Amino acid sequence: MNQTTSQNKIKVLAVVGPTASGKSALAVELARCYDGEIVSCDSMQVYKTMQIATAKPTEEEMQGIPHHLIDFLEPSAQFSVAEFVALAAQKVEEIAARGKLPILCGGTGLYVTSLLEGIRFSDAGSDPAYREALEQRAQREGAQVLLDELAQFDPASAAKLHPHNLKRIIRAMEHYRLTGETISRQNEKSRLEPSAYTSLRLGIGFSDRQHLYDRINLRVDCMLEAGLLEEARAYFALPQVGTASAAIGYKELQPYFEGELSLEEAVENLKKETRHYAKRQMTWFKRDTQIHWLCADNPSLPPLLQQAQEVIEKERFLV
RNA sequence: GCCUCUGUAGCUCAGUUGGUAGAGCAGCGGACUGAAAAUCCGCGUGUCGCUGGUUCGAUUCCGGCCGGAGGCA
Repeated sequence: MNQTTSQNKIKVLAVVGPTASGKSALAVELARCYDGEIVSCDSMQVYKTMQIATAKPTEEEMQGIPHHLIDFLEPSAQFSVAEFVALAAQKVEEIAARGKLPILCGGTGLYVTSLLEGIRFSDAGSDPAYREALEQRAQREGAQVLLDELAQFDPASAAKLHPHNLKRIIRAMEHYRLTGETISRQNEKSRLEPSAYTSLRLGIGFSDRQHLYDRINLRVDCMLEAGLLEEARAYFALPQVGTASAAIGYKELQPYFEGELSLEEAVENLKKETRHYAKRQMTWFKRDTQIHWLCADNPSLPPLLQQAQEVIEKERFLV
């Protein structure tokens, strides 16, 4: 048995990596091998109806393995890391209580990391009206004015924020207004308690990034064949209000629907945005020194699974 | 065949009244704690088509050649 410190911790396997790297398929295979259930860590697959654009696994792809935190929210609903972590932590506990192995799978780095590191979010929530007001002020007076104001009560945060990064400036101000405490202080507090999990993190990587980009381009073409245009039209028929509107897949197609771009141009943009996204994901995961990197240059599943199994054995993760 | 325009970064192009060049996009690197598929920051050496000439010095001026576009026959 391990040391007393890790004795009560839940073992969690995590499969991370950029979009289109093959996380879902690997996670399902691992779940079959080790009697696991999958908890998705994806900020967009949470939404119902957005099937093709988010590359949500199909029934067939799930192969009977239970998947959690997929396909349960209306596209108009707001969502956030804090809500994700609360829900996911509960799922992980339930799965472990059932005697199964919880397997996290997803490309939303912030979600995965926050969950695994046990980040404690405050219960203050958000204040949309105040955000809106600050946004309008920024438009009139400039973001620098807001940053200067933030510096008066939270100089630590203000020093770290670029004047163009309005979103973060607003969040820092919002947090102070809601709680009377600076967000820098909250960020310190959020890390005081150790994680409840012992995790083994598997990252899917490529020796040559072009391999990944090729897969992304190909996958977008497949999405179009699978009916992405129809799905996008249906999405735009609804009012767009929530977090879902940030999803890559619909907004890039909009200029085509409005006659501003040819389909070909819009699709090129969609591929490009997806590649950019993948790059940001890699930047995020690269920083996590706990990740064991697997190589997916060979696109077939067995070699990837084998690498994963080797890591699991070598680390004696499940013994 | 002749005339005109054109050839500069991976792509689209700017520019240098002669002192070896810079934008956008792509690409690359980075940040990230309640919108994260979001948001934000940083990075520009390239035989200035090739080859002769003029010049202290040519990507810039002149000649020839090669490629591209258009026009006249």
